[in-house]
Amino acid sequence: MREPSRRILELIRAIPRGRVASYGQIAAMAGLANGARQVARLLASSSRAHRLPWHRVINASGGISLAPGSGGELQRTLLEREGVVFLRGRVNLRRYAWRPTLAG
DNA sequence: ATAGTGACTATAG
DNA sequence: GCTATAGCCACTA
Repeated sequence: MREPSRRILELIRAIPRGRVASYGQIAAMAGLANGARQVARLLASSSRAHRLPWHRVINASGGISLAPGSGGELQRTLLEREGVVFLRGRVNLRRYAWRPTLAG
């Protein structure tokens, strides 16, 4: 596994409960300027193996990109279980986006 | 090497 | 705010 991938996994592991981060945000924090798809790819290939809070990673619009039949419904359920509220299929990023520099 | 694909995203209309 | 388009990058055939 390459270095950027490890950074990505660490970052995802660092997302607090009840918070979300976008694919692009994780990529940028890991040092990848245009690595959103890479983040998604990594999750698709190794979310199961790494005991990761994969459900806290959503798209830049605040919605779930994962297909409903492939775990998308589970993702929403897991987030709602943490207190994240969905409105018209999206979450309010202003409210739930993970800001590492600020407190939890 | 080339082309197709996807858990993305920024931009334009 | 929604749809269409064009970049993007790793992976696969």
